Amino acid sequence: MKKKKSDLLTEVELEFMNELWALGEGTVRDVLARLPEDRDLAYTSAATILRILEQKEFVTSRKEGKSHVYIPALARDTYQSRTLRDLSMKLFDDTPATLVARLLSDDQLTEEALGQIRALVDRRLKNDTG
Amino acid sequence: MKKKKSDLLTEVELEFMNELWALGEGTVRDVLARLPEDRDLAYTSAATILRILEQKEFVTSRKEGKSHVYIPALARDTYQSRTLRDLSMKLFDDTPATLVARLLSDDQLTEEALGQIRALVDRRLKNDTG
DNA sequence: TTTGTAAAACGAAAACCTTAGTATTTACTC
DNA sequence: GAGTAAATACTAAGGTTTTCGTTTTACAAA
Repeated sequence: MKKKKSDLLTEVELEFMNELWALGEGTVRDVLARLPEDRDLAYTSAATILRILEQKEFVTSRKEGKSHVYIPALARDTYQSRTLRDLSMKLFDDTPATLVARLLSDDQLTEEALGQIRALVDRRLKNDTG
Repeated sequence: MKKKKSDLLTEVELEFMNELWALGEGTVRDVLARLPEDRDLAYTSAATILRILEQKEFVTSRKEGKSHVYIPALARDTYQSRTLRDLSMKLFDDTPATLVARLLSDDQLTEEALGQIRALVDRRLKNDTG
């Protein structure tokens, strides 16, 4: 029996996965290059993080020349869904509508975002019914 | 200059805050009593967690008899919003609509939930325009 | 006032996360 | 094949989280 700790990425792991998702795939150096200016991280630290991600099976890798190229092992969409399900469970009584309610009640929500959300819901309803 | 680590609760801290939010307020023993059967946690562990929550200013406390009564220092709603904003930033390109899109695309979303969400969006739109 | 009991305070161990230094390996060049 | 530059592997330090044992404190009962 495998003991799954949580299936969720840590802070830094997520930071790195975001870059890999944007890149499609990349080496340690590729990822490092995408991090913000003020994010001073040693090359070896970045390499460690990617190695850990591989251990946890969030990425795979292939050898190319002398470097490893890291490839996300799960799609961003998939991870987004997983995260939302987890959050919904732990903070929204497992009721997605409550989550949306809170999102909509946020003052900082723009008109634009609100319009987009409405369009999404409409489209989803249309697809279901016909 | 204060160094704010993250403003977000850890796993266990959230577990405890959820019980305090449900209770309104409570002692170590009150919270402990609400945890699931199979959650074996020593009294002292629970006390430590609440002490930490107080240190981090997620709760306040008053003395009552020989015990402390702990009270949430922020509303659940507030924390929900904060969490969603954080998640939106870190995993949804700061675009709440993307978050909703992912939520709606979840196979496990029930018809009921979908209906509720639509109603919420409708209501929010009505309130804005009329 | 002494004593017993329940709670709080303190301290610390174990696990995990983040970061990075050092050592080793790899592969290209001459 | 030897040298070199770059990459990986190994290891560990320092911080945070989770957990709990031991000691101290406070109230209450005899």
